[in-house]
Amino acid sequence: MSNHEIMPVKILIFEDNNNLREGLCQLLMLREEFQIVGNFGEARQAKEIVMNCRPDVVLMDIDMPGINGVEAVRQIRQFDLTTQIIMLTVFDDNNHVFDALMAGANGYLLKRNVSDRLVLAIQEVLEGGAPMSPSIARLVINQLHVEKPTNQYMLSEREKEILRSLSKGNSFKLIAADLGISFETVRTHIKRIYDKLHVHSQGEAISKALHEKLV
Amino acid sequence: MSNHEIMPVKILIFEDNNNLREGLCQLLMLREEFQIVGNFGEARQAKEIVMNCRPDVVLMDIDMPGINGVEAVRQIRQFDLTTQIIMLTVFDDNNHVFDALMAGANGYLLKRNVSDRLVLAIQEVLEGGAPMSPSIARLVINQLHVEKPTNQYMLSEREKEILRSLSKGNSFKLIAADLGISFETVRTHIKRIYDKLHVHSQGEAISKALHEKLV
DNA sequence: TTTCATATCCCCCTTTTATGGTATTGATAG
DNA sequence: CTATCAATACCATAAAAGGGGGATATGAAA
Repeated sequence: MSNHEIMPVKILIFEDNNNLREGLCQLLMLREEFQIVGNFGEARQAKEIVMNCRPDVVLMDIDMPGINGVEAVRQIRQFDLTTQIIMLTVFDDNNHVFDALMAGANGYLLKRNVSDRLVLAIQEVLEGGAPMSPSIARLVINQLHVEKPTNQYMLSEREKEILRSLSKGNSFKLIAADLGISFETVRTHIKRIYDKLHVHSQGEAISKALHEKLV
Repeated sequence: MSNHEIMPVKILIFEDNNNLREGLCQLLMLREEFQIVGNFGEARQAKEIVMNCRPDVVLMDIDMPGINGVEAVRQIRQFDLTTQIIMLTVFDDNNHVFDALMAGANGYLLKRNVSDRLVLAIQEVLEGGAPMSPSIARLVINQLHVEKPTNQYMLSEREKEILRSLSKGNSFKLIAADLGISFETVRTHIKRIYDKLHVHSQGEAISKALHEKLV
């Protein structure tokens, strides 16, 4: 970034707390590479404002009167996929984080971390990173800790193989051909699988297999 | 952390590059609150070493001769869920990151960020955070983004409702009863759904619905 | 107005699944 | 050696699902 004088980073702020908003402006204006192109106490016109200002980075509070920050992100993302959006919030609970990230936010900073990390975070989103307060990152990672295939139903390897094939949508006939065994054998396995899963139809079995990641 | 003299943070290092390993030790020993309880050039005995050293934080290189860092994490996690593990790596591709995080790593630092961020990262994992290089965080978030139900097959609302019910394992009969419509109507809807999804059986439909999150 | 998409219902016939059996083999645990 | 289990295979019957029709009603769009 050697040319910040001629191409400053344009920043747009939505934050309903006047003191914090002012503070953010002060903090960012200390940096000559940043240019604040707007600051607003509510997000009602977020879409239009972003269209007019064409910011590089949006700082978006989550909890605002009128429409909240997550909804604002959603609206912005309907027409703009490139502007980087960093959420600023006091919430570190699950729902707010995921709502925001799924709406299309690129970063998620807790307000208590703003003073240390905001400038760094802005640089990071511009480089394609996703700055997050570490406690937020932990939440996100926990979400990823997908349950490994449990075998609580004591399916044999062969049974799991058949359930896996069934769950791909294969018919008994096809499963038999795939595995090189007879149609009747497939049926016998299927019967035992249904017994073990406590189900009585293909649909229930597939649903259970996919939802509980049995295969 | 006012009592670091009496309770130093015990750190264990696995890193096959001798220079980097030495560098890490030097860097961390500058801090009196850190105590390096071991440093190893390979992870073959990782399990036993961790059991003996009882570290607070493990720094684990991914690419090592013998067993790699991800496998080492897996082994450690078999008996120890509380020790914080930070991966150190040059890789920022998808598979390595997810493999490591799913194996149970708590943080993921790129080696090019080590000098800036290692000390901070160690503090962060101890506080329950998940320090990640921002580009890693972006990868993780992108993984989360894929959740939106697509309607590329142009299913009507009623059709989606029926597919949703079918995907729970319900029979045609039950679906009809649930929705208060006739069995034949359910069949008509199902036929159209199969047409639109280009499938020919319940199994394929459910598989497609659940995998592509159509419902 | 006519067309189109959607939702509803019915019939006939075929194919696939579901449920209940029985039976043989090979491996393994006691 | 025997009991058990997993995997294999078959039969009969019943239930469910699939594929082809056709039909009516409604509201929105062309």
